Amino acid sequence: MPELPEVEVVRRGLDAWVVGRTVRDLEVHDPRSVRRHAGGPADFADSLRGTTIRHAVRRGKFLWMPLDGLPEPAALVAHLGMSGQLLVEEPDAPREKHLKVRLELSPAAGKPAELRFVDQRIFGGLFLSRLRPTPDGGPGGHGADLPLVPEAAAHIARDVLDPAFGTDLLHAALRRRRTGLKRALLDQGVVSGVGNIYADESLWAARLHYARPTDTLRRPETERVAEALKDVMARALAAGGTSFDSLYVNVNGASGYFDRSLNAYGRAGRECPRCTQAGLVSLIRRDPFMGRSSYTCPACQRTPRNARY
DNA sequence: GGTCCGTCCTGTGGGC
DNA sequence: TGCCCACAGGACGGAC
Repeated sequence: MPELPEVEVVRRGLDAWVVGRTVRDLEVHDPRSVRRHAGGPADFADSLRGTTIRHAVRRGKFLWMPLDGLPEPAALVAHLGMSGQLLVEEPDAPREKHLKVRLELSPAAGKPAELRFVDQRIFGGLFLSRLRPTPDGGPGGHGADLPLVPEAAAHIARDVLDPAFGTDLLHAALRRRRTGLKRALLDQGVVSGVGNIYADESLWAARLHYARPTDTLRRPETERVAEALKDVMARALAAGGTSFDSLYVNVNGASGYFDRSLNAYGRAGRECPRCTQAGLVSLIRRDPFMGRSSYTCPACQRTPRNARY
């Protein structure tokens, strides 16, 4: 499932393979994958045809490619959702079962001629969005030093790999909220790029329970969360991301291997590695949470008083 | 205005 | 073998 490290791996692939190239033609195979484009599939195709991709930028889980050739500053925005993939391939490569959009790119030596958007569960999508200046004049996202952000992603907070992210920013954002800690971490307006997997892993590393009320957090506890988020994301990025199945791959179709390093997520019934190291026995438990699951160690992530779920 | 829930989707795996 | 159901979960609209 693409969270920040997986999206960053894809961004780097786009940077290497499609930046500088012109969209010669495109086909939308499933209009649901461009449903966030206000003008519909035909307008999406007409607008994109003939534009040139200038950069590959990411903030949190949002990816965008600023374009030349449009009447106003705009970008092709991509969100991978649960199962979206952006793949660079030759035109004669077999069409994927869930191929949704196909972009034919101008030729470039040694580079495949197509960029494909493949998405099994259709939670992701592509759309065009106007670019607007960032409120602080700083870079809109990672990958290009441009003070611009798509209107559709303007509400997204700075992400965990942003140099400005740290204890100060996170503590202020968490203390403003009156909710549970994991709910807040999953809110892309608090901090972006965190999904279910890395929320659980970071909370395990920080030894905090997901239902801890955010407005009772002490600064050293927030610091543990901030450091855990940065550490987990950096290690996952170095491993090429987390791939449980074929739903997440990089632009060349390769999987990441961070799933081998997970301590809590998906490990229900197995021993907590930290407790085991301390000579104790505690089994990771799975709780239903927000229509999904949370994985915690009941011994080193104690349920707080006044838990907020 | 802040918080929270339902909905969108398809494939997989378990139970019967 | 075949059917049904639970589960996976990011983002957004709408209810409260």
